[in-house]
Amino acid sequence: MKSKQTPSRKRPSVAEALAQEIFSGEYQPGDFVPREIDLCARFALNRSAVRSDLRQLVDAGIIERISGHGSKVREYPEWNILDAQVTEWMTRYAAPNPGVQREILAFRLDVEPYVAMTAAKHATARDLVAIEEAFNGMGSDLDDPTVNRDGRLHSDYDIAFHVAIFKATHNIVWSQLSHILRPSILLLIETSNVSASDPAESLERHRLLMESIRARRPRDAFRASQAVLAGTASALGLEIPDTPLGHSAELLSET
Amino acid sequence: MKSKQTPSRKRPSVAEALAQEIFSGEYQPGDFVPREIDLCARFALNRSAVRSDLRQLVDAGIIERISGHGSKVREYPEWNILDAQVTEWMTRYAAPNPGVQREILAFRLDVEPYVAMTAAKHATARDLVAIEEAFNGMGSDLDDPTVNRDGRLHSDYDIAFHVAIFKATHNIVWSQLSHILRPSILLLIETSNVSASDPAESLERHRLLMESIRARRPRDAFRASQAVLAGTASALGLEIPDTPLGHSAELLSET
DNA sequence: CTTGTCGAAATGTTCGACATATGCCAGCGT
DNA sequence: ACGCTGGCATATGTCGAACATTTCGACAAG
Repeated sequence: MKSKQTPSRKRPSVAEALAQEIFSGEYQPGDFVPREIDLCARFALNRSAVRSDLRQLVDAGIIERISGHGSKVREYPEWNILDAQVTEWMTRYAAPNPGVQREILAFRLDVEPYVAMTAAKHATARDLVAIEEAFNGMGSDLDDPTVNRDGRLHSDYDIAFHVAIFKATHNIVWSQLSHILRPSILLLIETSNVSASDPAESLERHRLLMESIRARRPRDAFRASQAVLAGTASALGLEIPDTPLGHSAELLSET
Repeated sequence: MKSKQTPSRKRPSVAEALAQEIFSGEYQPGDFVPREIDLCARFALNRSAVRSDLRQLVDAGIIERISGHGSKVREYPEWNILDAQVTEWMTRYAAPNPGVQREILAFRLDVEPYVAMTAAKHATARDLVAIEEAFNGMGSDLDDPTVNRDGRLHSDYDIAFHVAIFKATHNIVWSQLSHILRPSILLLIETSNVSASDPAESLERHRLLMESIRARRPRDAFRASQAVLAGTASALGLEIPDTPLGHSAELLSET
């Protein structure tokens, strides 16, 4: 009885620990993670449990199992970055290579204005509630930039705001794609600390976006979303040059 | 020796069989699939192997395991339709409910013109080779609409054409999203048989799209892609009414 | 009618053993 | 000396049985 204090405790997650080590770069593409037996010893688990967790990493596209040889970390482009579990690990342990993060940001700059446009056409009252709650959470901690009164981080509300807009499209593809926003938004906040540099201005941009969706004005929502993205991107020092659709504002501005 | 002809045969995939039954509607959301023991008996496998395959369905978001109760089929919106394995099952066994297919099509109508636009800016020579090979495959079987000389289906070339354009964006998110095209394209072909109705016209639209990308004319590529989509959609009898960005052609036509 | 307890049923975990695939290298033949 | 072949070591894949934990329902006491 002395070995374990609470015997009915959740078992340690091998996938979680391995993911942290892989995402932090301890194991790089081409490397082999420890073999099953060693993982069993390290986490005091059985091979079945270890193999179950390794299966999760396989489904995420992170490792590749070679019978009789070992488990190899796959190349970054082969990771399923559309998998919700993978994006969650990216938010928690940062992306292993900055190139992936840049491409995700480029994707955001491409699509978010159009997502906002679609949301402005399809948003229901319930969607507006979710958007507004997230917005209020963003504005309620201007003094304390770290933790809100609810214990939620400012970045959580920021993410919730953008995710709510994706879900407001009422399209399953856009809704599930919203997972990919998390690592990108977190990176922007941690790197540039937008809210600390000029929180009021950023908040005002978000408010305009929210109001455009509420008023069902798709084109205004398009432009407002571009303004939000431009604000955060410029705070990062990015030029938005690599984003082919980023400057499609010229197409809209002529209407 | 009589029990198994080739002892090194691949074991039957429980995930594959269960996926077929679930996608065909034999098990619907809320239903419980057979318990592990029964699956072991049915496929002559061990619980470890069965549990490994069930884990795959869990990672795909298709089933939910309830300790001590059973494995329940989850609601359709909870399925990870961005997972490559899920989209493959959708192409093979058709989507369980038509709503999902419609929303995927709506997503395509939204983004494909912009993907073509981006591809026109970033495509390399190697990308053009892939696009052209797929195009040639599409045109080489106008007489026999079923199987090509290589044994590949017409739909395979059609899918390869659109996937190649997604990959030509050189963005990892767009590249991995290309998986979602497969069920949608296959549905369009099977339902309306576009190539049989007017193959030459459809092929000509694809050729224009390819040429626009080759010539690095993003706006032409945008319009050409819209034409391709409009052609296939109209052949289906769809009105493209539910696609908020579909008629953003008006934005481009004014430039 | 509510509540507490027991028990059946299914999933979760553990252990030990064997089967199979992969890579390396020594031994053999040419 | 070179190349092929065979076996050996290693690590993953599969198997079988047992025990632990969770869930739900039945039943009886309050």
